[in-house]
Amino acid sequence: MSNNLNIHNSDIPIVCQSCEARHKGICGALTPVQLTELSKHTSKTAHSHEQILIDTDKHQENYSNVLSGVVKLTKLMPDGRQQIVGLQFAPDFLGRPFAEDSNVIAEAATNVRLCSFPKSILESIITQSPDMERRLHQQHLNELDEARDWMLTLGRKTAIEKLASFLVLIISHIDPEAETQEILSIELPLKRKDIADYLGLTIETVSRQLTNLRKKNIVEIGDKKMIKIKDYSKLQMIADNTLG
Amino acid sequence: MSNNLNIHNSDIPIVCQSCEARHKGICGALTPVQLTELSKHTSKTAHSHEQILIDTDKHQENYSNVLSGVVKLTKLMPDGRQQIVGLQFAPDFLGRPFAEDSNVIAEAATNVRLCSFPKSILESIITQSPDMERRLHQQHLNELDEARDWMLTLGRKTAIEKLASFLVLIISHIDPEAETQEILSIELPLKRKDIADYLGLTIETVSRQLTNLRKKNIVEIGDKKMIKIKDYSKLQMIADNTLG
DNA sequence: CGTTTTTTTGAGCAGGATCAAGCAGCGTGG
DNA sequence: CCACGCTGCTTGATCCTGCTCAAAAAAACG
Repeated sequence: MSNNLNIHNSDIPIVCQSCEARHKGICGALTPVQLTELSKHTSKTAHSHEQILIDTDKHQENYSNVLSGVVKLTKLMPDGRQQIVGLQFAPDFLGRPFAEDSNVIAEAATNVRLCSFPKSILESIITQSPDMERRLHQQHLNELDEARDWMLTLGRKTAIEKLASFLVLIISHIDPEAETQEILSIELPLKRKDIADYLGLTIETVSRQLTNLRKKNIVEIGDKKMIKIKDYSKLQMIADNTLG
Repeated sequence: MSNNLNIHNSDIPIVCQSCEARHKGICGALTPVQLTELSKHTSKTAHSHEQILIDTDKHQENYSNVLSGVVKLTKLMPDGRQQIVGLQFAPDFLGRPFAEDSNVIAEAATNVRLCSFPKSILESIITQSPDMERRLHQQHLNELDEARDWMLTLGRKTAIEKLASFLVLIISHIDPEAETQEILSIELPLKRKDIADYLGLTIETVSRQLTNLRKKNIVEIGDKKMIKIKDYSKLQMIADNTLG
């Protein structure tokens, strides 16, 4: 499985050397030769806050890896109701293989940097390297697991449980060893409207439940987006209803 | 791509000859030789209504294809709240590759017949035949799309929109060319409790909204599980809020 | 048939939505 | 420097959809 035997850093294209996708992302499946080939066709792009990255009707000729920032995947109803159906962090893969167009809109939730490449390149790599398809397949299985976890949250949890679940999810992505820390501080990558659209709530309810958590002494709110978690285990207990 | 050139029915194992999985399911990726090899290790099993097929904590040593019936994938909260996160119909694949255990419970919603085989067999076939992994990957992408569609339903739709969405979904699985028929009759594969758990509602609300649709002259309810759809296009319009 | 399970219907309640006002931060221009 | 508008967030008052609790009706099953 490992491609790393007898490989020197000098074999890795410069543009890829500090990239997370090479380790945890799909590019980890590639040999230096394949990586070099791919890197000839990639372009790194920066996108500001709120910019649409993938639209549902437009034909998309690129796939991307998320290098930094957070991408939200949303669905719309004709009357404007909106639901966020997924969040993508570095080094997630962005795009819908084996389909002409996506049925979600991908939008930058924060400032975002992407590494994009033509669809055709990925498709030819996939035929050569089953490892690559394996990695993609596994990412999609993870996304499926996450989507189903979230369905439970959307369908069956109360407002405060939803908000706690959201905070736990964000913390687990931003700071993987959260458990160990007594007090941790995070910057929310989403504004209130986005949180509401992710949780199937209104802005007002999100705001109220946040003050609710503050009054319970579980969180402390700094500068709107800065949140200090004062009692992470209690937050988890609210999220999945395992209170004593 | 096609394995069907110069292949006679006599090359296909008898147990596979009438199986849907051989066409639309994952077995369609196999050559007759591979299919014969696989068929030596399969067993067809029947499961009655409400039987647990996969449990979350138990280690599962088999994968399966659904031959007939409907399987519900559910998630539980410690206090008993329950959410159905997916429905599997023939010839869907059942199981979670690349993981020790599943994080959903699979339960027979109706009587179900499965074609099961050891995990190891599938894994060895996958390494030989990239087509097989491709098929699996595509099914999982479909499930991901469906899960995300349903997240919009759970998070943002009203009770009557949810119920209409559910009926449309069931019809599309049971009767693919529903559009063409003036009036169609279907048998619901789920009881009220299951419908409620799929929609994030209570039994009572499901029941009330059903009578609501009946009063609107959109459906007619026969023998509890039998439903006659009198105005399919209106049902669709309610489901995705595209009413004039 | 009687018993149990499932579904429907009703009455009342409450969690979260809606509507509305106010506040805090922040960039812009005078 | 402050006045201004703009955007995003909070808080309050009221409303309504869907939940809870209760009971009856209808199926399912032996």
